[in-house]
Amino acid sequence: MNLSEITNGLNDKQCQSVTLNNEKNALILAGAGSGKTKVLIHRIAYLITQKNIHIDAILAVTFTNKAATEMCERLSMLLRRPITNMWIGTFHSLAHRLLRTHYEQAQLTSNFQILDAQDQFRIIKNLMKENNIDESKFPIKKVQQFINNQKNKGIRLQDIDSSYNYFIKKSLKVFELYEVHCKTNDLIDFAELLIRSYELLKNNVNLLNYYKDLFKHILIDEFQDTNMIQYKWIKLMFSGNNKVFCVGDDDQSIYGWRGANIENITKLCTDFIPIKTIRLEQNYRSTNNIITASNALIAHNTSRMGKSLWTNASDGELIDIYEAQTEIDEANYIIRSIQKLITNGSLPNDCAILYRLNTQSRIFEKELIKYNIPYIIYGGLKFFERAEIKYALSYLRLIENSDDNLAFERVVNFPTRGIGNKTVNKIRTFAQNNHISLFQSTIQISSTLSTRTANALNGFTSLIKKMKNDTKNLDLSEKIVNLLNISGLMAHYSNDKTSNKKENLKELITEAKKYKQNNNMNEVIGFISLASIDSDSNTNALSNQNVQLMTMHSAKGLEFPYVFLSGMEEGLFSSRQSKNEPHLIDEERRLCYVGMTRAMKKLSLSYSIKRFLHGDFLYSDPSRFLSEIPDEYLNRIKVKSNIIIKSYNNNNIFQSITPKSDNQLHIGALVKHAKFGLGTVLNFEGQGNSSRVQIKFKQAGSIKWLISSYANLEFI
DNA sequence: TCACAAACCCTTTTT
DNA sequence: GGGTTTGTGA
Repeated sequence: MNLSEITNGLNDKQCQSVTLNNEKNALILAGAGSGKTKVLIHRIAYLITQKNIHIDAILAVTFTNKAATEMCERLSMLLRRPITNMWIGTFHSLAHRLLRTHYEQAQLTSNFQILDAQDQFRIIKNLMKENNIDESKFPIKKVQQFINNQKNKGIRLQDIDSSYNYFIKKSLKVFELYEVHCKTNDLIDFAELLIRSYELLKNNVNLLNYYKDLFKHILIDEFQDTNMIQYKWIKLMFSGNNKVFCVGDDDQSIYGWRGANIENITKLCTDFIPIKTIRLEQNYRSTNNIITASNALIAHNTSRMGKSLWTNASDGELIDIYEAQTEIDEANYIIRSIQKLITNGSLPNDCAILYRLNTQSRIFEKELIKYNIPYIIYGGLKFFERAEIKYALSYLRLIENSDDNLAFERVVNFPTRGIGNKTVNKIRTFAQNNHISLFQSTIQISSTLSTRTANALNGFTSLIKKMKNDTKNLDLSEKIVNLLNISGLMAHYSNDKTSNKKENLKELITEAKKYKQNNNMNEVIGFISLASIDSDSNTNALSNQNVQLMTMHSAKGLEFPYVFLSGMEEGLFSSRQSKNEPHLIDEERRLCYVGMTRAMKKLSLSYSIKRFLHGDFLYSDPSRFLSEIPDEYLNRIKVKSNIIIKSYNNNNIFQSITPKSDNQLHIGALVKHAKFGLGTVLNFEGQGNSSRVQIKFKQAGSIKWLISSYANLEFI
């Protein structure tokens, strides 16, 4: 393959990044929509085909598992050959791979389990209960966060100074209990994956040297969202003989709350000398209005690395700002706008509704159903986090390893089989006292209990044994089919016509069929681990026909022709908890920037004066971010109502919407508007209720797009 | 022990 | 508003 095939279609800066020589490390500051994924993929292809780097010598880190899969697919298209077993994935999944491969040196057994956030929460909760730590004084979430924060900084329990305040002291106590629990049960939480694999390498020089030598090139996407332990991990892997290639955008750092450390970008420039910084600033995604408005917004942040997007695209339409009376009104406005777009030939999946909180999706869902528009909601409860899936996987885990206590607790009485809390408590105590698993404890204890209870317990243990036996020689998906039937899970859910739990279980079978292990990992263990780490496999075959609903966080990296940013209110976006914290407000602003720059053709913002949220009515001011976007890019829309609404900013001119009037539309027509005065029609599009008119008003020379059916225009 | 109801709690974003 | 815990009767 020759060079031109790889550099073809790249702009100067992209090309420069892709073909950077081997002398230097690289930091690619890539703005939104500047083609950074393309650069990464072409860079890998360049290294392989032009520099004879073996694919195994490349370590590529992505932000999500989905991104890794996509990159693999695109790379294999570019190289015209299948890519298998490449070292590509999230930090977590790469760390996982290392730990599975070298589990002994990491002081683990071969079937260690990964705890997701839910499991971790339950364990902490139980430990606190057992040790009489009052959860009203020490909220479990806070304690959980404390533990994860430490690990994400690479700090171990023994490194923490215990002479702190009361909360920290108590948290340390829980931390200690938790660590012991995880160790004895062979459990690894998300943060532990990172810190443990870091220590694995750090403490095994031979191993470290092997990987340092193996990975000639380390490429990292979304570098602005790396946390401290991840940074240490990269630094450890860096030998000076290999090279790092980091792509990121400090303006899109939105995971600070999860330990992401935006300073890592600046640290990179001093720790990885010599390093070449290249800025990708040409945007290929959005209209000029969207870009300049977004630039204006993000300019309000201090301490940026400095970067300014530009585009060759035309101005495009103005950015709509809709002022809603209530959240229902807001949803209704957005859904009607989408319906108009669809009637005018757009596809539902061209439209995305973005929001700050997952809970906001409910109201949109309601309206979409009302208007019979297909939609898909991303996020919220992930597929593998659903209760029915967790039950099924717990049975699978018990078949694989009967001593899995978490799995045991989840399904011992589900579907209900007469083993209540009292009995389980006895099992727990006996297990603790004798240092055995809950499953073993059950077997030993049953004869000492009443016949009824003993029967129930024996029923359960023999059920698991039977499953184990029956499924011994079956492959993964057949195992799952089998356990769903024997356990009674399928039967339990088949009576439930109101939910799609049964469909979800069937979907699990499909997922299992699709699953191929990509290294020498045990199939069942691999699948279970995948279920913990790769939570976003809720992709739906029909998703390209659906309006897309998701949080702004999960929209990162995506693009849509029509984007609706909803709930632009102080206290919601920016969020209440970031108030008075300048660095948190900055992160909210970056989130807003991310949201805005998702839009290709048209961006619509909206806020509501009154909103029902968390069971209460909220009256909020419009988001501060709205006033940070210069008025010249905005088209303010508000419903004309009998209620007089105070304008929050005297400079704002509101476009009024009133019910439909006659129209005699043609280009050049002279019109009169109640607020803007006389103007000429420059252009119009759409028909009937959905048509929009572009008018040049004499007053102030402004040009505006108005919805003709609402604009109350007088034709002269 | 179970099933249902009432009371009670929280309330950001996710690998 | 909804998930979870607690209380009640069967």
